[in-house]
Amino acid sequence: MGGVRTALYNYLIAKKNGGDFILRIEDTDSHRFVPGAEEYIIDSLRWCGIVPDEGLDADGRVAEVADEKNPHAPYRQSQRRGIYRKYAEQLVSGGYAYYAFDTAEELEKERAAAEGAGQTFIYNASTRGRLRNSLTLPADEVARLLEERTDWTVRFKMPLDEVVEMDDEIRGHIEVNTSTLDDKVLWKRADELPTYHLANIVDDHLMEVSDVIRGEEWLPSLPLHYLLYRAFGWERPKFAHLPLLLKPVGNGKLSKRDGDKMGFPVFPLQWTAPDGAVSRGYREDGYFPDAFVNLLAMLGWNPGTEQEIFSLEELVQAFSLEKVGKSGAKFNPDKAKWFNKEYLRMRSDEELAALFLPVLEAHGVSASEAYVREVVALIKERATFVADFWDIAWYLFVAPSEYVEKDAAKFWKAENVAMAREALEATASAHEMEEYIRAKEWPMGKVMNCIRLALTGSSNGLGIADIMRFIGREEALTRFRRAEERLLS
RNA sequence: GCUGGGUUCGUAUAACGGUUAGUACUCAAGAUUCUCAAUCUUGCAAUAGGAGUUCGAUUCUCCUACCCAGUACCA
Repeated sequence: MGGVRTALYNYLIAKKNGGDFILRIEDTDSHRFVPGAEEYIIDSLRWCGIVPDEGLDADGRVAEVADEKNPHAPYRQSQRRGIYRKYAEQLVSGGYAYYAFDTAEELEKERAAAEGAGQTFIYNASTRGRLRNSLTLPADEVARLLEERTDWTVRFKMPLDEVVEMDDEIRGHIEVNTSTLDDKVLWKRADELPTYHLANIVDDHLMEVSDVIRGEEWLPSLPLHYLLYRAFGWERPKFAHLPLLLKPVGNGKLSKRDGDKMGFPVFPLQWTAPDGAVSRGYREDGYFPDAFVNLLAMLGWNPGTEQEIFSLEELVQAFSLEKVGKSGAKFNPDKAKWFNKEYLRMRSDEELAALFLPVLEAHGVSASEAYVREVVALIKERATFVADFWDIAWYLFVAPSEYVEKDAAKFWKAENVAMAREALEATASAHEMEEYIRAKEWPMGKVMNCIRLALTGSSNGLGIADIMRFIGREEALTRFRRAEERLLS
């Protein structure tokens, strides 16, 4: 959900400003490759109607070859491997970065030692002078190590005691002293891949990205990114850091476990993890994509008016970063359902009937499209999801086979049954029947509920007139007689 | 711990120094009805705490508290 919302906000800003929304796959961590994840992202965006202007080829796959539509291909960072090394080296020769030869074990030892002393190890100006890198080692040894070893990295040389002044489109002015920051790894010799920080800045520059809108978890990295743009001498894009999506109860950010626990989806589409674990999706739960997009848009943003229902096109018009909040938004599953309910009401009877038809088939029921359309017209205001239709109106398609005991005990009494039978048999329509009951001054509630019990198996549900309009007088009589056989024996 | 960010009804949010602090969801009550929904009406419910600036602070400043994020050769 969080990822889709971020994509959505990016899309909206791009469209609002007449720009392009670029999809780029940031897969620079070779150890965290998840099969199917990339296809899942593309499918999810497509379902939401968030179509990238750039980054996908004609087949809807991540573009690998440059053409008119995708001038910056490839869009997978793992396939851009060759690009990054020279930029890393450019930083080294400019004095903005250096080669580091510390092994993972050595760094681990440093961290353990610092922790033992009640401190945190930080790789920056305070420690780099005594560590193994191209700033402390003689040039010839550096050259030798670069040649011999395959586990060195390029680290950013974080300036000492400098205040970086930044501007965030959502949070405004932010200042950070560089002495609190560390010398981040920018490039790894081991797999010849950059880390996020380098790849992101290089690609954003190469792809002419003007607006970076991402999650708040990136805010602590913003000073580094500012410094990288400065070191390269590149114009930097505008930055906006979105508030996080929080779990409905308690503290912390929304995780897939919250959804499982509280019974709502956290994924747009159903997702099967490599270990086989299945996470439910909004699509599979019966949400309409436009409802999903709408509810996501309202999580952290408001239009400044009291309008709550927005199509994607309306969002493009109304959206702005100034109206995005600064604090994390707790997700409210009830409100999510409300959105879907509103969207269900806006759907045409034809469309809803088409969605309901397969459900009926699954229940072994066949009905005409016209009949189903009328049923849907009657019941759609009572439903939140298409899946609710069957529970609401199944008895318009099949006769009840059992009766709710509690309701039968309350309404299936001899005197009620006698009145109900007479009313049913003596009249030709529900309207006539109602007048008949009224004329006789019988208790309307008792008689009607008695009939409803026979027609639906319970005393809850649609109005008798509506039910009889659909199933017809003959079927009503049949059901009533069957109830008499079963309940009075 | 350190650094950064955040804090208005239970939840999402409005009010960009002056309002009886509004709206939506949820919940409750009433109306309606043959029941249940739906619908309509009403109601419950908030500026984290403390200083300061000001004629006046939800709004500006500072302190405290709490929450979140980051603190990886992950993104």
